[in-house]
Amino acid sequence: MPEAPIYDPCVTVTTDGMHPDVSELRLAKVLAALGDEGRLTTVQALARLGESDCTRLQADAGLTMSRSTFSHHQKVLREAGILRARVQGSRRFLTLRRDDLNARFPGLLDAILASPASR
Amino acid sequence: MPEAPIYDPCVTVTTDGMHPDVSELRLAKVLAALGDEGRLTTVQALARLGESDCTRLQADAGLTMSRSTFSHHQKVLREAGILRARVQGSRRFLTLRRDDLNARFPGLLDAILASPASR
DNA sequence: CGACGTCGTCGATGTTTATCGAACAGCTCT
DNA sequence: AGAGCTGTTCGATAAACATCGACGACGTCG
Repeated sequence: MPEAPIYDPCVTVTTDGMHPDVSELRLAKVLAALGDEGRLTTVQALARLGESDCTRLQADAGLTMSRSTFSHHQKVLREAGILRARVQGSRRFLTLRRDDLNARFPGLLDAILASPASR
Repeated sequence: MPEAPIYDPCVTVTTDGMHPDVSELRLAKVLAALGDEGRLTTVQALARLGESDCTRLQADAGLTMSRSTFSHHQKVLREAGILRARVQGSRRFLTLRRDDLNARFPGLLDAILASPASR
């Protein structure tokens, strides 16, 4: 019995080992990632802020969960291809992948951001 | 200690006890409902068919799951406010709630339906 | 009436997810 | 060096979810 593979399938094909390529974005996965109240408000807050590190984003989105939980959600959004992380020093700066999402799913992001704030 | 309430909160406020009112549609819930490969293709198939009973819809969407599972998914979509069920005789006819979704989340449905068939 | 077709519900099972705290690693600043 | 901040990962737990087969309700067709 061979050892279980180490690499995450989501990552194998991908260029940088973290963010899926535009061509790899799957609609169901994007929608599932956004289908959570916390992650949705996170994305809406990020759209306002433009770019932000995790701590500020979490505060700005008004999320009271623990940091580890937020880290988990951030990962889900990243793996779905919704946001991009750029590490600088000890901080991780997040941005919405607006262009990529628009290229692959035209109008989707606008519709979601324009929607009444999560309510 | 009082007994737990019997009624599903999703249903209590609602007019007909099955379909949420337009004003009750929650974006996160809609997205979560669509964030499943099977349900997404179901909705896309339903958009093509216009109206369909469950059996035909399931076949047309190419879903091989059991009927009880499909029934479950259909319920999720219904409770999220994405489709409407009209019972006639022994059959249940399903339609997309296009107008309601457009009214509440303009552009969302179009973006989703226009997207490359689930891939 | 009786067979069949269409569906929802129930109970069980296995998987995925959300959540937390603890521990850890890397930067920054003094 | 040492304290503090930023953020991830791990292990545990509980809740939610997808899935199935069996059953029952109801309509329809012969």
